[in-house]
Amino acid sequence: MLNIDKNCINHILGNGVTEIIIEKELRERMHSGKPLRLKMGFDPSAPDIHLGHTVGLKKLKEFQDIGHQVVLIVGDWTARIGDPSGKSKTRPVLTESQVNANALTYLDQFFKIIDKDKTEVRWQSEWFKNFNLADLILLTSKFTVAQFLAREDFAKRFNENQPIAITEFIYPLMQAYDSVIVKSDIEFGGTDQKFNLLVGRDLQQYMGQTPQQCLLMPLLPGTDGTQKMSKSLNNHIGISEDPNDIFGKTMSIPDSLISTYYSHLTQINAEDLDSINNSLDKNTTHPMELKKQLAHNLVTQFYDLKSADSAQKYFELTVQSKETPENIDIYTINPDIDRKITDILVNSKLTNSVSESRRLINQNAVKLNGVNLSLSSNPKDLQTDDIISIGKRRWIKIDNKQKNQ
RNA sequence: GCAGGGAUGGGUGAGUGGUUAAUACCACCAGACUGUAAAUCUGGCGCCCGGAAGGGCUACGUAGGUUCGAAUCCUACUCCCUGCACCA
Repeated sequence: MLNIDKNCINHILGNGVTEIIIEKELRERMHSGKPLRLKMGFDPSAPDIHLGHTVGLKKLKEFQDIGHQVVLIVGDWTARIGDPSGKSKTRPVLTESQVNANALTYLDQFFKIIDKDKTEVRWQSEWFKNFNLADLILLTSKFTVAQFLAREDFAKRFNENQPIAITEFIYPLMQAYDSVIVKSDIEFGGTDQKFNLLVGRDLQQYMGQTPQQCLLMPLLPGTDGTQKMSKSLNNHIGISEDPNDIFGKTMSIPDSLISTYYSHLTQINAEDLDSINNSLDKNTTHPMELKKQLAHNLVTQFYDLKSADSAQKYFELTVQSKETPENIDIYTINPDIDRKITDILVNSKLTNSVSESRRLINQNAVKLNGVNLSLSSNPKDLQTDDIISIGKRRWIKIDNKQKNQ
C-alpha cells in the first residue's frame, strides 16, 4: 500500500537530501498515490559498496518502504566498453564474466540495504546490445555541445585546454537513455551526478515522456576528511569489510567529520544530532566516545550487535591497551627459507621486502612478545606461541615445530 | 598532414652532464605523545647482501649513440596534449 502521508513525505524529502529537481513536482507526484519508479544505476567496474554509497541507498529504501518501485540499472554495457582511450584507470575494459561476477558482488551488497523482492533489476545490455549507429546519431542529435559545456567539469577543462574525449559526451547520453527505457520517475545520484541526471530529464522530454525528478544526495567525505569517499582514493569504508576494519577505520576519521557521519549514516533524529553537536562544541562528551558509538552503530548496521561488540573490544584491546588480540594468524617456521628474522617477516607477509623489514626493525617497530626485536635475532630461538607484531595492526603467532621436536 | 609542447618513483611535480635512488608536496608505514587507526611532532618510504660501515642491482616513455660518467646531450621510434589545416 502506498503511503502518501504528508508528514512522512516531508520527512523523506527533508532529511539528508541536497537538492530535488523539481521539488514541487515531486511532491505532487508522491501525493498522487501512484507508485513511482525510482531509478538508480551502478557501474560494475567498481563493485564494492562503501559508506558513501549507502547515503543514497538508505534514501532509496525509505521510498521503497512507502511503496515505490526501485529499478536498479546494471551498467554492464558501459563497463564492457570501459574507457577505450585507457586514460581513466577507474574505467577499465572488463570482460563479460568479470562484469557478471562484479555485478553479483554488488547485488549481494545492495540487497543488504534494499529489499530484494521489491526491486526490479535491469541490465543495460538489454537495450544497448542492439543499438546501432543510426540510433546513436539520433541520440546525439538531441543535444548541442554548448549544452554539454554547461557541465562544470567540461567547462573547466575546455577553458583550460584540457582534453575532453567525445566518448565522455556519450556516457551521459547512455545514462539518459536508460531513464527513457525504464520510464524512470525519479533518479537518484550524488551531487556529482547532477548534470547526467538532468540530461535524462531532457531526453525523456524529447521522447515524449514525463521528465524524471532528480534527487541529489550529498557526497560523503572519506576517512581523510577532505575528499569524497572513493575506493580509488583509498579513503573508503566498505560495507563488506571485516567488522574490525569498519570499526577501526571509523575511529580514524577526523573529529570534524563525526557530526556529518552521524547525520548521513545513522538513523539519528534531529534532537540527538543537536545534542551530539552540542557536546562536540562544549567538549562535554569525549569525541572518542562519540566515535566509538558511531563505529559500533555502523558495524551493527552491516553485521549485528554481537559483531559490533567484539569489534569494539578488539579495538580497545589492541589499539588502546596495546594488548595482544586473540585469534592471530599462525605462521609456521620453515627452516629452509626462514634463515633470518627478516625472512620470517617477509615470508609471513608481515612486510613486503627484506629492506622494509630492516627499516622497521631499526625503527624499533617490530616486537617479539612486546619487546623490541633486533636484526640479529635468530629464528631458531623463537618458541611456539611467540607473538611478533608491527605497529597496532600486524600480528603473527609463531609455530616453531622444529624447535619443539 | 603542418607547427609547437610534453612523457620522471602510488599521485602531483622539481631536476638540463657527475655529491641524483633522484627536491618538495600528497598518500602510505613506523615511533613518540595522546583522547582513537584523530590531531601534533619525529623518522622512514626501489630491490638485494651486510650487525654496521659499506657494497651490488634495477629505475626517469622505447631502442640505440656520445661520454670516464646521462633523467639530463644526440638519433630514431612510440604515445599524449594544444593550435592550424582537412572534414560526411
